[in-house]
Amino acid sequence: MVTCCGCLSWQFLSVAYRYEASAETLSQAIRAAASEEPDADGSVLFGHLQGTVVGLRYYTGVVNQGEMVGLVRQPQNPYDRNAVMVANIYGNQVGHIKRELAAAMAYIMDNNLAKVEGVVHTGTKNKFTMPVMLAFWGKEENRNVVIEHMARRGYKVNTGGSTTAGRHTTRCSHMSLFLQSVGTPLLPHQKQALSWMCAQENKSALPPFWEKRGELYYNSLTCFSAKEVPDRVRGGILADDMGLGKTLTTIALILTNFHKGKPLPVEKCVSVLLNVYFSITVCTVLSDLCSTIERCLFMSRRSKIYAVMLMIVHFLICAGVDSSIPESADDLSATATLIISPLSVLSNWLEQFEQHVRADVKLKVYLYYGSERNRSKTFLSSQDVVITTYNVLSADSGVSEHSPLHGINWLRVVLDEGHIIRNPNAQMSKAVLDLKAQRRWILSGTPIQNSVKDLWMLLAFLRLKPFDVREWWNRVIQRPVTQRDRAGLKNLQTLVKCITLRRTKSSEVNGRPVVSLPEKMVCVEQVELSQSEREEYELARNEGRNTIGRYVAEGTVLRNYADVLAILMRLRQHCCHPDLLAKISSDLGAAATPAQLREHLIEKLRLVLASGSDEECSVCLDSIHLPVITHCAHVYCRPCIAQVISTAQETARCPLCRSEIKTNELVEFPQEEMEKENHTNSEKWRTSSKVQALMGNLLRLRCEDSSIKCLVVSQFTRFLTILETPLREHGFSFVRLDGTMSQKRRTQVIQEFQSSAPNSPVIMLLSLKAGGVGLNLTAASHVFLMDPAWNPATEEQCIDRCHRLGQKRKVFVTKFIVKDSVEENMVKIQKQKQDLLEKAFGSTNTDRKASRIDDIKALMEL
DNA sequence: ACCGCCGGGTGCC
DNA sequence: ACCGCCGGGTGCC
Repeated sequence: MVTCCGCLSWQFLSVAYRYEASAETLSQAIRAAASEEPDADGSVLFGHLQGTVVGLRYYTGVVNQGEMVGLVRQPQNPYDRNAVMVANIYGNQVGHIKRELAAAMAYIMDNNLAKVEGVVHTGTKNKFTMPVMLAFWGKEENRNVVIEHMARRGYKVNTGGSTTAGRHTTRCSHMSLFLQSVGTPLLPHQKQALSWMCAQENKSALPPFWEKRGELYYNSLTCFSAKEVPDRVRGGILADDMGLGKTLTTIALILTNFHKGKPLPVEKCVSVLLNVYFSITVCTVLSDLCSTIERCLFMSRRSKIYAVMLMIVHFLICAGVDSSIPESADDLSATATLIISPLSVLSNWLEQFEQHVRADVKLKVYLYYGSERNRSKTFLSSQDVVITTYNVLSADSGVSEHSPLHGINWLRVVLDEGHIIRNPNAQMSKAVLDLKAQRRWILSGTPIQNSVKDLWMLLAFLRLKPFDVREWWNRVIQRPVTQRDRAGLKNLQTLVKCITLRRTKSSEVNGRPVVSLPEKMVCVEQVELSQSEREEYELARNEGRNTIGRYVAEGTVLRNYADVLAILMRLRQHCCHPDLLAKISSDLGAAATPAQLREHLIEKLRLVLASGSDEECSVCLDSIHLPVITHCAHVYCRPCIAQVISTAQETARCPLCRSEIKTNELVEFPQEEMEKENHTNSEKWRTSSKVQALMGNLLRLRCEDSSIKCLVVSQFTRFLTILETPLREHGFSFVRLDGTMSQKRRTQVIQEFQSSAPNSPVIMLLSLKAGGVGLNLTAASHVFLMDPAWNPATEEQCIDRCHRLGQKRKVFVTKFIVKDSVEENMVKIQKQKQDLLEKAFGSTNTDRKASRIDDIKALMEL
């Protein structure tokens, strides 16, 4: 049996045992455990039972007083198929649960009736057996089954009030924050982040909740102790807000913190100059130096001083490095940094390397992407930086036994937008966990998207012992937090603080804002419809009002809510341009045949998805993933509604309208439908009031200053198409960016638009949802939002694409709103929709889930 | 294990 | 004695 680590996880033992595996790795074991470990949410404590661990003399695993132990079923054990193995936190086997007790527990464990957890309070020095306090946790409905089952076999589960047996209080007194070793907060925020990152990589302090006690290292949360130093977490989470320069800071990190705190060796002439500048360093006031570095880093890229300054930066940082790091801990053979990023921001990395690394600094950056990518391990590991995407990584790891990226010992692995890997079962996440690296980083503006659960994957990636193993995470953090245990929240907070740096746009460093963005002016421009437009609008509105009125009278608003959205959609289109209105193929009335019904449902699904409402699934409250529509015309994520149906006792009911639902009646959007969005409108082009309002603004701006660039944003791509005609007519040079474009084309378009060349485009037609976060459109200083979005956050995100770091001008945002129209009411209707949802839910799940997330976010200053 | 249990040796006091 | 008792060997699952 071969392992890559000195210590085995107990999952590893169990996995290896069960499958007789020959070369399981620790991460594979963790992966297996992750997919098997049920969520700790909502578990209740049934009670305690004193048990016995036997066979101590056969194993090396030792336990401390009060230490948590893991209990693992070993159904393939040749001596007893009921065997329950006991292991300590490092996965070293301690012994077995006594046969008779194991026989009683096996049934409960195998049928998931309860999770059994052990803590050893006494007898840790015993030679042959030791007592273990077992705690039974599970769903309320299984409480009696479990207690009765144990009782039948002569084991009385103590359900009494005294819970001291299974719990223990947490000591955090010796927790020292790691930030203390890095000094100069005089520096601007990126420098601060760089210092922090270097410190995280070089530090010798113990991971959170570990302390040294005499000769041993002790974890105060799990009461585990070990002779060996626990692995340091060399890395962390840089959770700065978008636009604060996570990319740039990471590039600076790569350049400045190579081995032993020295910078990346880039050029010979640099090291010759080093000695000269060292003497300057010593006698220069730190703050002066820092501002010099600042200037060099961000402005003057002409001077050779830049590279030297990087050396000096490292010198400053090295001052904070603890000299007690054992030399052997550094694996000097690892030299390359691997950056994994979503495809949409790949180009941004390349640009930033181009822009922020001096041209005569020879940094070897390789883009590992495309079918022609160089898969040679020798080649890849000789690079300074390799950039790739999550998809390429996971494709590589799936297809070939010898994924090149997995065969390299990386100096550093950086996950850009790291929250992407929050699902531990996803191929991508698994591929990321399998990477070998000395240091690990996660860059993410939003490390917690939905719940504390999201954090586990990140901690597992960082290999934060012992929380990279799901059981310890669940027992010590997740369950206490979901059950609103104060100590649990405090532990989580401490944990996150130790490995995360987070600043928002409004954060301050030494009393000065982190970023000084130019001012932003937002104004609403009311648009009056022309008389004929108004007539058409009123006609559609009355029709819609009748329909909705009927639903209200019948009490079927929820049942028909796809129709309601469709009506609002049509009104919104009226407000923009009459030609936006798509011909509705049929009235959505009664359907005679199943085929017809299916057609109608697909039509409704199309309307809901096209309504730009960023529809959220009422089950997971997230945006809809793999949309399906029920026969009662409500849209959910397929996995969410499938779960609702499978967990229903008898007949499953729609969470929104309580109609009966069945799995085989869920309708998906047919693939071929996606393609046929090409309504080529051969009719003659005509204008609209909103078009006129926009053109008026654009023409005025061009007169004032022809260098001004504008973003013109709409949710309707066909509206963008309509706008192309008058733009061309008036001789504006423009580009267009929408969701249908290939990545290559997008990059090209953004580059063109960002260019300051005299004949570069001055207008970008942008579809609201295109690109997602991370787009940099700072060349624009004016934003025209042609139509209001359901979700104001989407609008904000869009505005932030130009109101962000690098913006030199004051930003003007104009929102066009048609007077006396649905647009004015959209925000209100959005709120009502939310109220309806809450009523349908009886305001239980929704409320609790939402407030819980808020709690955590507030506590963690997220 | 300073136990329990097993199985062989042994057999009044 | 087809028993009781003694004392040695032995010991997770």
